[in-house]
Amino acid sequence: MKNKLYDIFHRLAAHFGPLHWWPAETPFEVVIGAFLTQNTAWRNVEQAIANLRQASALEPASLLALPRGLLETLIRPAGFFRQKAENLQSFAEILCHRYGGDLAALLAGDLDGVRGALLSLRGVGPETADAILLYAGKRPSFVVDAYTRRLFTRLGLLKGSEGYEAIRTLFMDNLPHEVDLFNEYHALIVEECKTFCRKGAPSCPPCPLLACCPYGQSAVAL
DNA sequence: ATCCGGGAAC
DNA sequence: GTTCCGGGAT
Repeated sequence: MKNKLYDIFHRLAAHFGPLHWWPAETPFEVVIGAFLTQNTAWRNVEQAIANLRQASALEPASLLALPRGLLETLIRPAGFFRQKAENLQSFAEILCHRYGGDLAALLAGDLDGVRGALLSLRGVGPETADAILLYAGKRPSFVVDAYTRRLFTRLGLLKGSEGYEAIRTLFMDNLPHEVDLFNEYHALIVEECKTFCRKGAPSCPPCPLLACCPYGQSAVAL
């Protein structure tokens, strides 16, 4: 084992197999999903994206052209629909007007520079920025989310009080900056936390990380 | 009836 | 710490 983060990755990969995220047909669809899934279960995002597909609004220009009220209606299942509609059209407007609708152009260049530019956009916080960079831009920026914090706190590798950047730095300082590795690792963390390391009723006995998890061992011992 | 979602802005 | 919001699970 090169280090604990590798060890955990391999245990998860052995159990769940290759996941090949993100579930989307185009890079811009990844961006839409990244906004829509903010504090929202993916199941609800799928319905919203299906509505956008039905309305042929999964490209920057067509999304931007939708009347705000219609867009709000289409993405309603994903919750927070007013702010998400505003943020999505704000992003689409910048993409269309400053980059000619070319997402790859927006995501090209110095990684930290592009990340900073994304973070300056309305409705783009650190997780959304990293998800866009990694899954839409294939840039090696590790994605941290509530699942990551919960899982690694239970594993004893975090105290639980660390901020986003500190957690991202932990992963980026201890793993090679490879897009495929970051892609799979985040996807595996999400699957692990949906399946076993749930918030309310974790399922520790069958968890693939039980052998290296102090939380799970104490839970099983009860 | 409450809780929780692949957060972000204020 | 609050607000923004819907939909399935408990």
